[in-house]
Amino acid sequence: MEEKRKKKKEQEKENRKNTILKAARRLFFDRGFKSVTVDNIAEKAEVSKGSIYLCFESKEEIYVQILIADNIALYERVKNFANIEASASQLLQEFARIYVNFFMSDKELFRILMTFMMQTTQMNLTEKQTIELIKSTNENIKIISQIIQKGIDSGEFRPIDNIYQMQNAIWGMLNGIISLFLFTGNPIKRMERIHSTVQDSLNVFIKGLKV
Amino acid sequence: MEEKRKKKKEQEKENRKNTILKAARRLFFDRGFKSVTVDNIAEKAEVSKGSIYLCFESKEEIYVQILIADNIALYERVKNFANIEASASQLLQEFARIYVNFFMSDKELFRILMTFMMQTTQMNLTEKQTIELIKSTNENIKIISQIIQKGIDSGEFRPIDNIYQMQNAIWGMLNGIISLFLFTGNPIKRMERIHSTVQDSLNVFIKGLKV
DNA sequence: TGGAAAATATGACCGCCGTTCATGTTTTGT
DNA sequence: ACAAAACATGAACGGCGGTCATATTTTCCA
Repeated sequence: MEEKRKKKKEQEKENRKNTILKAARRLFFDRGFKSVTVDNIAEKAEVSKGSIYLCFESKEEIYVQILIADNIALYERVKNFANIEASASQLLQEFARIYVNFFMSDKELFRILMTFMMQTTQMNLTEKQTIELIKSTNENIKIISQIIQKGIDSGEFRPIDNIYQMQNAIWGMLNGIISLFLFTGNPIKRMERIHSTVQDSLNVFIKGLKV
Repeated sequence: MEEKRKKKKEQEKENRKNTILKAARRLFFDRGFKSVTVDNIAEKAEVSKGSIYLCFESKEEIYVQILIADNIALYERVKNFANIEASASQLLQEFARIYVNFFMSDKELFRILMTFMMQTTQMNLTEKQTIELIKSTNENIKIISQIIQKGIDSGEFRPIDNIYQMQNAIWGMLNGIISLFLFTGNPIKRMERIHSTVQDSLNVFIKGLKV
């Protein structure tokens, strides 16, 4: 009885949180992080400003929750990659394709992810929130080293001393290329160019990994 | 006579600007972009807040000017790289080493450069300021394709259809790796790990470029 | 050289926005 | 049914980027 009540309460709180997150997501992805105010979110979510601060500690935390949820959603799509029947090269290419599509699917998602990565210490985040964000990111990065390992095991790649370095290099290359095109590239041809640059440079890298 | 006066005036204005930039640079690099206020800069530079806005249009412009100056300073160090007597592989490695050292020399420099790159549209920048920042960045990136071209000409690298893609890939890889370590890496071992990851992954990439 | 006019410097003030908190409202437990 | 606890609300606060009326300096001509 008392237990049930508590459960229900928590459920309601969770719903409230999700309502706010959903409203915030929409606003952030339309207009970017900076130009959305907490009042905007409150209005859109049809709750009071104060209530938002009962669910979240800061505007930044709202965004971090969105990023973490997205990291997890991506992870769901790639977690079994290393077990798929295909060459490691193909898997890396496919991973890259999905990664780019995923983080470019919303106009501002990648921009803000990267900004948060660069500014974690400046944001009003608790240690816990930061760690959770890093952890959810790492889960995804790890898939890359699983694929590389698979390639080594099958003899497709030569043995490599430090798989982590290669994992970091590939992940860095993906993010770096996306960043560069977001910064300098023509918005119209952007997606196409990101994909072809990622694909071609990954091929060069893969060639370097082979025996 | 009248001409001389005007020159002197401009000179003084330039000095004033530099005084402000110097003070701002110090503060930004100590404490990051967000936590430095325009009042802080005014105090440190020993000018009034209003004067700052006579020289710069916004807080962001102050930082952009610093970034552009740094881009130019880096360019001075690498502009003749493609003419140096060395293999393209060695030149790429050396470029990467200098690039990493340069942008990691001040605690916050890279962080804020990347943030600006991601958020150019959100910043209170005029079109002109944005273009100037992109241009100064591109100057540096171009060096990479010059080195690659040299490698192709000398037969060290195989012929490549799209040099720009490779240039972007390498530059992306550098920035991506730095970003990743700034985000997730242990600050103590950071520099060492960035350098070794950059070096090793560049070697893999170079291997992929060779005949 | 004096003194008006133009140019420049100043910091009090404005408006915006993230965050808090006193107050009102609902839920809980008896 | 009612007190107490939990929760929701939006007015008010404080910090900061940016502005503008005022003060100060420079210019320039009589």
